[in-house]
Amino acid sequence: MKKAPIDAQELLHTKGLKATPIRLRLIETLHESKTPLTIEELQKILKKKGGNTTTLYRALSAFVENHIAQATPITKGVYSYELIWHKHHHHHIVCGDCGIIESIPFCIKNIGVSATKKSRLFKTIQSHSLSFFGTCKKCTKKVR
Amino acid sequence: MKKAPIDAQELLHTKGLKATPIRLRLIETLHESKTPLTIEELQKILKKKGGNTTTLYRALSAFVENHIAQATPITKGVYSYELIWHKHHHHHIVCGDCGIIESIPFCIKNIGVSATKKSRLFKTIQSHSLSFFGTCKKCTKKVR
DNA sequence: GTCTAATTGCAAATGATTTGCAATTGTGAT
DNA sequence: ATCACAATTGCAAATCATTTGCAATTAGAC
Repeated sequence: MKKAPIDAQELLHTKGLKATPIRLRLIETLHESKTPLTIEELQKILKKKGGNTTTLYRALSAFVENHIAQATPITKGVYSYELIWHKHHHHHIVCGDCGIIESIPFCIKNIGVSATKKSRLFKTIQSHSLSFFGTCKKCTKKVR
Repeated sequence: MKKAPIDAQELLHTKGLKATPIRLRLIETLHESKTPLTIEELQKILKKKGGNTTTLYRALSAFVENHIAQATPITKGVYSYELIWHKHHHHHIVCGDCGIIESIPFCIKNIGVSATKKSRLFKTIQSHSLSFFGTCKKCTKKVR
């Protein structure tokens, strides 16, 4: 089941970016994905349609700079990308086996605020990132 | 103020690793540090004493494999290392300006458990990682 | 349609991390 | 204390993801 369509073109124009086919495709891919995607996964999806690695990297960093998408560090060398512009702040569960990433819809900002009160070095917090690591249902079923 | 000394030698032997000077120094450095350290910081500290980059990497991955230390992804391309074997589970606050990392001593495992109940893809969680990003007191004082 | 700056795609550069291998060292056995 | 051997080290070279330079292409404003 697809999500509601986005006007990716307008989104890009709002940010002063040109609406090129690659960027439109990328935004649609991220929007339609049920889970945040890693660069590797995006490569796989976009390569089929003639995507170029350099362009993917450049598009993603343009998105991050312009607050269209956000990159979350997941594990050593792996970051997940997802659209940010319409989202409710949330966190992730990552499967240690297949690497699939699911978003979880609550936020723990209040915990951060109380953490700073006890901190020796910090007084304010701007943001936070939380990931849980487990095994997804599909991988749980696999025979080892 | 230093923490209580560790028997780093015994720790290594327990794990079947040889107690070489570099590894002993590394464990002591990590143990005495008030904050988790990045590879870059460890390099700086160990270089003074003739540390080799390759060896540092190899020692750290031996530590991680043998559950002596853990690596936490902080931001794109940056991981913090800290001893795990004696620690109470905890989380981090990272300064976006100077990168210093402080540990915060509470845990949110219970939140993870309730998160899985609502998850579409996951049933169990093995671990989690949480970082807050802010500005440390020292950097707050700096004039921009 | 024309013009211009932004964007693309390739090849080459970079930079962190890893690997091969010969030399060295820690450790358990003697 | 010495020996023998596997583990570890350090260097140089290899690898891998990511970034950059630059000429060619393209989106968007006129």
